[in-house]
Amino acid sequence: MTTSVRFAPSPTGLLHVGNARAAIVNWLFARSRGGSFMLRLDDTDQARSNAEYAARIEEDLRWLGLGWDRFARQSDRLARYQAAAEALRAKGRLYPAYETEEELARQRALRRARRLPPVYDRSALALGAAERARLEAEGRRPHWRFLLEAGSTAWTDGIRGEVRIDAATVSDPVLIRADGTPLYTFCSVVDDIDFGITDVIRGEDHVTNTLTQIQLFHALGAAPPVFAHFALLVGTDGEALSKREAALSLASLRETGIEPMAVASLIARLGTADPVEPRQTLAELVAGFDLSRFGRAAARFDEAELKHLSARILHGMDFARAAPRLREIGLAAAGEEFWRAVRGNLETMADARHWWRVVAGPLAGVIEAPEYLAQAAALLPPEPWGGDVWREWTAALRERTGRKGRTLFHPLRLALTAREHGPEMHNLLPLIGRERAQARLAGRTA
RNA sequence: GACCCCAUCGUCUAGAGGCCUAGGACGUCACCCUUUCACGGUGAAGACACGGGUUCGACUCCCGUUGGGGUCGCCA
Repeated sequence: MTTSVRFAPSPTGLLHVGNARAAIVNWLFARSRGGSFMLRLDDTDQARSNAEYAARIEEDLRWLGLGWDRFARQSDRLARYQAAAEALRAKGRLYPAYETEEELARQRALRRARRLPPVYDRSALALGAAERARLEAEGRRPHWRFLLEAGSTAWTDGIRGEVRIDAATVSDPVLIRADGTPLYTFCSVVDDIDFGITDVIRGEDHVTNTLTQIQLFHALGAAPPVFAHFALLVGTDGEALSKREAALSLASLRETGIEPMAVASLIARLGTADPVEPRQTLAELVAGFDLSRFGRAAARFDEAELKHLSARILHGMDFARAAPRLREIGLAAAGEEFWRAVRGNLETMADARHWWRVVAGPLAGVIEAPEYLAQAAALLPPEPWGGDVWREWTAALRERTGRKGRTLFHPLRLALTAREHGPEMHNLLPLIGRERAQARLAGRTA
């Protein structure tokens, strides 16, 4: 059977690095097996889902370069869930319960106080027809619970190995709300069956869901897919990453100039036995991708590491890849020579703007030693310039002024680029040109 | 609180009883390159959480302690 996976975010917020990890891991898994990748919007929570977030999710996935082969939206499939619920009722696996949310909360608190696991006591199961009729006459509408089979459910997890969970430690899950709408746990299984999902790869926060979902697959007459649960990411201080969701949204990382391949390079490797290395393409990440390389302990996500990786990706980016990006930031005229000269000094792509002003103007240099710069301007070789113009020029200057090292170079760099640090002047000067250089050495904007 | 999972350099990890004076990657530091800076290159420092067992022998197995993560929703 062809490998088929899905990424199923709920459009209730922006994608953050945690979600992105699920997306990338699933995508890489599919590609590494020649399978297909599906985007499914889990929007059954009508109150919290909205179209704006749905659009942003698609935008973020495209930014990462993760295209999808198939797309579905749970809100379009309500009839399917209803039919599946009917099938479960017919099998006696779905039963009505009438407790209010307050009542349930009170029961949980009580059991906790008694040091018992806060599991639903199934009292609704004991209700007779007359009892139910009375409750409904009171105006109560039932929610519907899935009757779990007793005993333990086991599966071979693609990352965690043998996992076994006892149904006694879990409540019968609510599948249908009192307002008649279905819940994620249920829709997800119906979708996975209908779309022929072969592998479900998600965070370890879903492991207990897996018990009920495996039982659901069986109850609906389908074979469960292979499950794999990766450990969650934590912050540098070891705290849950979810507390920093806003700051670590893909949208905000993108805004701060993080390269999408930096996100992918880090998140696909963090917590695995493979080294985190700057990669230029997702294809490089696909090669050698293997779920068994993932560890079971929570890994720390460090934004500083991400920034560093992002810079290194820029440093190694070839011009073909950089050209469209340069166009995006308004540097359509920037050519390969320019790119090769400056890429090693970029932290973010936006930094290229400054270096473009250095070579194309207008730029006001920083004047440190006016007399020296006047001498320098006078000694600037006549055009046409060869590739060694910087060497020739500074050699002549050294001879004339007796300056050397920092005192020789630093004022020139400041006057020509307005920066303390930067690319090799040897490469930059020919791009700046004689006229512009002369003006800047004289303190004029050019 | 109950249950599940985890615990090796600062960070991500390799290690499935002797191969380990514990390997790699990132970061850090030093040196080299650059007649400046950055980029790049080379090298160095740096860890088995703690306490008990088991064993001829434990980073590796068992128990406990401590610490961390997860779950316990009419969220996903």
